[in-house]
Amino acid sequence: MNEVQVLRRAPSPGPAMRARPFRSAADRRSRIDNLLSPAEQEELTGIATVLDYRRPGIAIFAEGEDAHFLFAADKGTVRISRHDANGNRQILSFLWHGDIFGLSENGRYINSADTVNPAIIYRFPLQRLRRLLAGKPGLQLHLLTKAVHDLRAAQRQVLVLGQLNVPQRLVLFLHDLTQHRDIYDRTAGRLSLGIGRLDIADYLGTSPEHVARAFRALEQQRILKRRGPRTVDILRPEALDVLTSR
Amino acid sequence: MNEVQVLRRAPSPGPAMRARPFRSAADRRSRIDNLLSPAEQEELTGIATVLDYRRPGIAIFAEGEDAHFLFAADKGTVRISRHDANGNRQILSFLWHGDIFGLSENGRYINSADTVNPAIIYRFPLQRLRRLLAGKPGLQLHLLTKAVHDLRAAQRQVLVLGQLNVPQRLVLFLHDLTQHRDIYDRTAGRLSLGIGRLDIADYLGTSPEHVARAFRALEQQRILKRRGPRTVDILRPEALDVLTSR
DNA sequence: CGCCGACTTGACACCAATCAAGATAAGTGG
DNA sequence: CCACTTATCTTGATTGGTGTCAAGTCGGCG
Repeated sequence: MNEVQVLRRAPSPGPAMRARPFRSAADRRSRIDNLLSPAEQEELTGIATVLDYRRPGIAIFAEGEDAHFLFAADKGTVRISRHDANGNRQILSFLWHGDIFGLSENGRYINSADTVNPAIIYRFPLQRLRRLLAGKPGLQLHLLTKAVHDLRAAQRQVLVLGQLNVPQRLVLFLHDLTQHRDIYDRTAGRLSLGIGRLDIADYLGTSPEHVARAFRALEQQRILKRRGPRTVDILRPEALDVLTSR
Repeated sequence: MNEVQVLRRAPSPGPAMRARPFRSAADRRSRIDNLLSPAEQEELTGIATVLDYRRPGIAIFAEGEDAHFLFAADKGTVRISRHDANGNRQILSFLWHGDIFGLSENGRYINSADTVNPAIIYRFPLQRLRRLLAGKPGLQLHLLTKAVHDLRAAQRQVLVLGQLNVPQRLVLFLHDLTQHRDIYDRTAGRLSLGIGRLDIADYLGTSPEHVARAFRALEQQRILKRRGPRTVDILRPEALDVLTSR
């Protein structure tokens, strides 16, 4: 019934939180643990609430809503999306463990966020966050860095959608996924997408049918083998690197 | 011969500069004069160099170069672009009077910038800018605001490229252009593009031929009339608003 | 006035969107 | 745990939109 459950409210951080404070895989994304010192993380967890989203497709916040919180993904996958006038959905990014989200402009969320699969999310009240930030100008610079990083990523997606055809877009998407240790077992070559065809389609600016076709094409080229709709074995990882542009 | 000419170097700002310090049209873009108080602008012009780019297609900086400057467009049009592995160009944005650019990450420019037509550009040394910023934490927040704004714009472009067909993209592009008083005479309905078909194509993620077709389609719908390749009369401005999404 | 580059238009081939149907996987309740 | 139900995924067929090549026209600049 209750689709979101508050696991912990932590003015005095519990031991489980301190035990696993956003440790992340080494990759190029801007993670909260890259941006903050251990002491700063401690301070942040002190004002955090832990939310447990049990089911996929649950809204975390919607574009245009008053922004009162900043979020960080811990477990599961979150999608950031925007809708056009016709109601068509464009997924702007997927977020995993350690990624922070909830960007606002003029006090309102710019985009929508909801769960792709069951997820655990940390929530930070913006007001208390601002009080923390005021004292430390360094933290503000970190947020600027994060915004610049996201900007760069968004511009990369513009390049992808403007220049590449669907199979090429899928190759780049799979390449990005293999950078996440959580979902890609490099030695076995097994990639656990955890994302449905419709979500992939809305991210790549195409249809689920065409995503399926693109998967088949890559399978015929012996680049991967589909084990299930959400599980593939990457047979030739180097084939995913060829297009790796900026 | 000399394609770029330094007009003024202004440790002591000349009268011409104080006379016209980034006065801008009222629109939704993030302009330097919106971000700064008059006193702050005065301070900035003190460290600025004014550059005169006489011809179109001149590089201001290129992606990957060491970033030593921040820029602001004064006259003319600047394009921000990125190239993929095959050398295909995607234009990310066009900039006009008052727009600031030169975003860097890890000390290097993320994108390339060059002139679309003859332009006058203000250049600010980052090092001295940083010294100015250090004293005023408010200015840093302004830059964050600017980055967030650009991020939002880039994400909008993702939506456009992912969801709309070419005629729809052109409609949205023309709508954006009509927001600039410099190039759009609202009473006469005359729009002076100042941008070639190839640049429009690389911005909309299509070919010059298809841009021409889209213009013809809009003309057949009596939405506009082509007076020349770079000049159109908007006959039904409200028709450009219909698609105005976020 | 003449040249050259930019723009426009048409024709064609290809890629992608959509509709429809069948196969597979996942979730649900007995 | 199994059977049923439902959603998701895959594949094929068809249609429409877009990229590309080629040729002709227009406009700007010397």
